[in-house]
Amino acid sequence: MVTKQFTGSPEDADLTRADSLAREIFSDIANKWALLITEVLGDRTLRFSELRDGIEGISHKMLTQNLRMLERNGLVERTVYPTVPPRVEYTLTEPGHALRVTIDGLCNWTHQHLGHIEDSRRRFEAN
Amino acid sequence: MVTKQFTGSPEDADLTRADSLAREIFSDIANKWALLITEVLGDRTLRFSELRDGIEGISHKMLTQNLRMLERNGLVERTVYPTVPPRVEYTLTEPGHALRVTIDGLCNWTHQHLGHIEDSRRRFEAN
DNA sequence: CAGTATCCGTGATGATACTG
DNA sequence: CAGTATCATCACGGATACTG
Repeated sequence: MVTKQFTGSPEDADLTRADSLAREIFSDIANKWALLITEVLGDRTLRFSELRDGIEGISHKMLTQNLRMLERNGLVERTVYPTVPPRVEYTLTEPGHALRVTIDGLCNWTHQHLGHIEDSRRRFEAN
Repeated sequence: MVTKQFTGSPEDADLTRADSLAREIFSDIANKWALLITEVLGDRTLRFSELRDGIEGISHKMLTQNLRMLERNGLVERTVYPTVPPRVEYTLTEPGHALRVTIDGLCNWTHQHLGHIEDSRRRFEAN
């Protein structure tokens, strides 16, 4: 688990190592830009500029940064066509697709609970 | 969708309104502390201090802040017992539980792909 | 077009102290 | 114990300019 606790057992050296890795990955992935990029990619193959246009509000820098991170973690495959001007395409790998499925769940959850959340916010503001 | 595009159709006024709300909620939820708090709560009822101890690395302030946000969005219910010293308990609401299910998916994904990711990172570092 | 580098403001975060 | 408030810092993120 990402939330595993320290137990003091002999295997803890490995357990905590795997856990800190899991936490690190979790921290990488659990940010809105990474999740949105993965979601927008879906099963398409998109160019850098298409991604930028497809994700409202993302800056050039954030897109580059997150794409590198996703590539480093093996969620996104980057293909460079040595033409001029250059053409670079991004697509999800198998692990990337698997992740996307869970993100779909998150998106669905959001839409299913829009009403609940709006209501709750109103009640909360009203103290 | 959280990633819905503007289409120019007549219902867009509402569509974009719902979308911006969805994006806002998505941005609230899609951060590691909110996700970790939700995951750690699970189906337990925990006190503030228990949550703090259960989530490694979270600061007092971040915990308070995220708990308020989760409460505002109706994912967490906060119960205050007017004793002295005060006792405050947190538990997931129904929408909170639904969200947690998808987060479980994220955690499972992380653990299933630990190996893949480590390998990918090594390959990436090696250029 | 895609990417890197740089500058720079500001918002997130942690530490600390204080209250009920 | 739980929570708020304040302050200082620093990394995040945006804008811009430059390169291949």
